[in-house]
Amino acid sequence: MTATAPRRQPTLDEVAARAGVSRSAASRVINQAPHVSHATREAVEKAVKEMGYRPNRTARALATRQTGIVALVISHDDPGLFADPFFAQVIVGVSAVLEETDLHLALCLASSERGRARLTGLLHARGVDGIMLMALDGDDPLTGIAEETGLPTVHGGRPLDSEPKWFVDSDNLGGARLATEHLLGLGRTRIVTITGPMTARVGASRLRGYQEALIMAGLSPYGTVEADFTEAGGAAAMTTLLARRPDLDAVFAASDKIAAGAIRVLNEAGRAVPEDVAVVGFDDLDVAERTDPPLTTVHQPIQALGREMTRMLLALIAGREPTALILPTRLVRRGSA
Amino acid sequence: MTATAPRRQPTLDEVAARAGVSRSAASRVINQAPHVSHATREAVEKAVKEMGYRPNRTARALATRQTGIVALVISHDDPGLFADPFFAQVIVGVSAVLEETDLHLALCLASSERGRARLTGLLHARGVDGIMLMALDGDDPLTGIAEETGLPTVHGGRPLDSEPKWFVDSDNLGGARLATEHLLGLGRTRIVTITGPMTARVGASRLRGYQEALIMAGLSPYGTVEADFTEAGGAAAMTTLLARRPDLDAVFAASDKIAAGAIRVLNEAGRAVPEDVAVVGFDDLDVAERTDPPLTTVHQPIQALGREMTRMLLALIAGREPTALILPTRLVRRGSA
DNA sequence: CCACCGGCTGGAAGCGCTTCCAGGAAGGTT
DNA sequence: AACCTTCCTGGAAGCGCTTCCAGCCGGTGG
Repeated sequence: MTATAPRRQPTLDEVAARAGVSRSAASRVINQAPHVSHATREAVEKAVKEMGYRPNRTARALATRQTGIVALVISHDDPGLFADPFFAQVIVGVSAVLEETDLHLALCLASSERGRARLTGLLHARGVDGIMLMALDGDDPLTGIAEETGLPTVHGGRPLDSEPKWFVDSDNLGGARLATEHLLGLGRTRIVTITGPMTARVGASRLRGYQEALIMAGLSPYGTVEADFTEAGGAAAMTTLLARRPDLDAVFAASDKIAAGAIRVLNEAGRAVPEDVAVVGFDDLDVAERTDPPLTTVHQPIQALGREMTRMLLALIAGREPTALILPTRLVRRGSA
Repeated sequence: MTATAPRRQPTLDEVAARAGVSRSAASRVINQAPHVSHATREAVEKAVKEMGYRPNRTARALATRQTGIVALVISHDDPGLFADPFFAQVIVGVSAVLEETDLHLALCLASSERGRARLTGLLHARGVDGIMLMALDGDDPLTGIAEETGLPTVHGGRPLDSEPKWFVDSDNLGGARLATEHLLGLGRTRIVTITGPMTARVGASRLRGYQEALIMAGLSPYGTVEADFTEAGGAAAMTTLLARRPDLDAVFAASDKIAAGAIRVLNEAGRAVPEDVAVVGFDDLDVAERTDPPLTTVHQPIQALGREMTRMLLALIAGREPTALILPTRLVRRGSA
């Protein structure tokens, strides 16, 4: 422990005094504002360096009405859901962009009512400059809360029933079509699907892509069962489908986890994957490489989603008018189809 | 769009005016401070409700010198590392505790030098009230940076060479011992280990636990190879060990991912798990349930780690003196040992 | 030589809140 | 009745920064 420890952070006044100029002059130097003579600049910069001055974030925020913080709000009922690697990827993308700026990230997981109220407080109390919202359920109250604040807001994914002005979404429909077309290209005709929850847009879109591809090919859906986006859900749904359509020859699973569950059930039922039944998943998470056989799936650019959301928010904050974005998905071929 | 939109948030002055009291009286009501008459309280509360008043966070922060934000700092070189489900679990734990308070979470992923500078700015500029630091590498510069700020700081895990005053850590040593003892209990005697990087305490502790258990049993380490905490690393290390000690009969892997890689290699080499070679992992992440056979592993209470770190930080901020914590680990038996 | 212009400057007024303090109004004690 | 508590009150001084503005300066063009 050196003796320098307990010293308070110097203030702008102190810096100005030391540099022998007024506080406003010092402020101008700090903020790279014009109308500063060379001599003044030098003096202030010297003082800043010597005193180890750092502008106090809070004071600046109060004066400028800008906090320098953006919120990433992840709304969900199940607190455990956040453990899904999907969000980690989003955050990596978000951070990568923020790292280039002076903004910081507030991460808000609002599940309980209590949490939601707390969040509302943060947003309304002008605690952040902008909001990135990932509202998973169709009718999430957070959508409205965010809107009320009047703060720049961008959505990751879209609500079920509305189209926000600013959003970034993956091309779920196109991806599902891609997957289904791939199965069709393999000569499969009895293609079933295990969908995600229909209460979320992502579930509905992926189902729709599947349906469209079949219709375009002159076929019709051979079996559809809804599941949640879990392995267990996928397994249960697969069991149902197998009972209902014993002769199915392909399945499009709306997520990798669902696919993993489905493959397990297929293996246990003695159906060879991909020979008897071809399987395609969606997301391209780590789990896709660990199924047996490895999963052919639709890759969704999750980090890019985070990055683009952040860029869009920055644009909004800067007063520009960005345009909503749909990110392309692509098929990744592995062993299961 | 209703016509009410562009209205500015009301200020405390306006509320006070409407309630017919002074600003200080209004402030007292808002903050539940004593010395407020019943009448005053009622009047202010009525005005607050009618005007939809929310105290401005920034202004309050400036006056109280408390931001209401705590930072979770995750230091790492590889930006992708954050995708590890470990951190998601920590965050879930942290959030769960914060949800009960009025604090918010700033998530700081500092990888690049640029990012580190930006973070230093946030911390020194009094942008947060406290720091939770997960410094993964032994000599992380962030440890020093955090210390300089003088802010309450708690560590998740411990640096390689120092013992911070306040930390929460898993009982890595005890867990490793547990795992090794389990293998010994199975009658295995030619037990090798695949360690994590020795630049991190967690790697060193788990190795030490393995060694201690063997020594206690009158045996000595049968083979030790270092790997990073990845599946590929585990696979490579297993290959090396198999070449060096063809007759090994058990492996203690310092993480589940390492174990997954090792099991894959063992399967490919025609060694039956657990008959020929028993395998125990560490962490108990999702992947442990998806290996073949499912992985016997040491459970580490990750969410609890997040929770306890947060509680500890809250205590520090409140001026109390908490005590460092080591969280127990326990063996989860599945198929691999 | 004078009016004028442009770049710098410091003073002062905020940003919206907390908190210290002196003072006033009741209520209780000898 | 005089005094002392006790409780509540509003005024005022901050918290540390930005930004508007009036004023000063030397220099240019007429």
